[in-house]
Amino acid sequence: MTAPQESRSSPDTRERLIRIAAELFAECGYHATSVRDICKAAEANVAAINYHFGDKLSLYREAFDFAYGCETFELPSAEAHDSPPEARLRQYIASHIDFIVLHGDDSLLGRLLAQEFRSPTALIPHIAEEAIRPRAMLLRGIITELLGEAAGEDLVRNIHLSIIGQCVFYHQKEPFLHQIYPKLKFDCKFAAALIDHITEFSLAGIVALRQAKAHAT
Amino acid sequence: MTAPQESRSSPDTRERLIRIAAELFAECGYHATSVRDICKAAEANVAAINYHFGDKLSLYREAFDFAYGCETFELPSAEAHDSPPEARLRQYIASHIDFIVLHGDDSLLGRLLAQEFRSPTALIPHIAEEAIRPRAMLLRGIITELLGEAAGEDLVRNIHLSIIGQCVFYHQKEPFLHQIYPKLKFDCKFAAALIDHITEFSLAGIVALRQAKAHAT
DNA sequence: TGACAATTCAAACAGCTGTTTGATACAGCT
DNA sequence: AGCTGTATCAAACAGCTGTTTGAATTGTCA
Repeated sequence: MTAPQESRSSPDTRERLIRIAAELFAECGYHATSVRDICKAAEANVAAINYHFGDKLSLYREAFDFAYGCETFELPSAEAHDSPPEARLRQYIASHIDFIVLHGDDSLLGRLLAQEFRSPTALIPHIAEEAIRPRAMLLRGIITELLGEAAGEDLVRNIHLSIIGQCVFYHQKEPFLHQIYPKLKFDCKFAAALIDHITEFSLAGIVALRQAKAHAT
Repeated sequence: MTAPQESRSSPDTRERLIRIAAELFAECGYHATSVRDICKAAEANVAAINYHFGDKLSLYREAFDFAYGCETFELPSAEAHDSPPEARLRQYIASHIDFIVLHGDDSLLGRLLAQEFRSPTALIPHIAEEAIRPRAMLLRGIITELLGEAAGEDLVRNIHLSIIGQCVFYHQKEPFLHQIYPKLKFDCKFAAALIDHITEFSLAGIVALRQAKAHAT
């Protein structure tokens, strides 16, 4: 009747619940996924979630950590650390767009993040700290390098958000994007073109703002 | 027992329901707002919504149209029609950002759109057609003008989405933005700086991509 | 084998959701 | 006055939500 110790519980049910919950949460979001849906899909009893995890939110946390552990939102690898900042910006944008486009199988975490982005849950601080901040700091570093002398807190932040804004916009493919551009197909070809576009567009913006600041001083 | 004719119903309750529903939907979203919440706030009976509107969704549609009728998401005015495209781009961006920042009293429609953006309802096609497409076409026109000879379907669309992406990102202030930049204050000063930034950043991107295309051919 | 703990299960819980019902009150009209 | 259609009301509806219960089952170890 007491709670099971972390690692010593049922070999099947607990893990099955986590995997399937992650999939359903990614598909429909936290609120729209009921514990009954999860349990039915996992062929488990309705009480299983409360027994193994305490409550629904704890299962959600566990499912998110599971997805995060599987994919790690591949940051641009260390081997590229000494390439020029332009190339690293491109890699950063590519990792973002690839992440969005590849949602056939693997981007479990990406879909979870997108759901969280739309309607945040109590898990937001946990997620932001673990999955978002490291990426934010990386991008800010690249921007700072590209700005050189012109780098200042406000300018770096504004550019950071301009680039992020362009990328995450495509997370919300469904609602408006497909209404305005119904023909858009999110395949690899489009992803490649999009990476090129956002990189060139943003680099031009950075160069222009760096020069504007240089002339101002 | 039959449905009341459109314009001949109770002078008070029906309109009160619409106004208060619009406010609550804008505050909490469609799904998170219950008919009981609305009726309690409007000091009406639970059955009032179904009596006056048929169902919850019809009330939502009515509330949206009410908000849309009040504000009309002020498109850059006609008097600016012959100003240079750079200035009109700036005005377009300004109308977007102002719209987001001014959410103390008046941006009822803005908050409704933001909610719809996060978790879309069955009303999405209605909203997209009525409130979004006209703006999209306006911005596309400006971009086409700025690109001149270089304008092509894909390029116009990519730039369109780059600009929109930068603007709507700030719609979702709450979730991640405040986690990464907790100190950000959305006041008029910030809005002015943001309008400058997005305009310059985007104009630089447009110029660069226009030249790139010109050199390619 | 017996005992004990971990797990599963059907059933029920309390609370919420949007909606319907049938009675009641209240106008305006003949 | 009586009639008629409109509007409001408390109550109940069926269905969903996350969670709890207590009994039944299983696996493990002495």
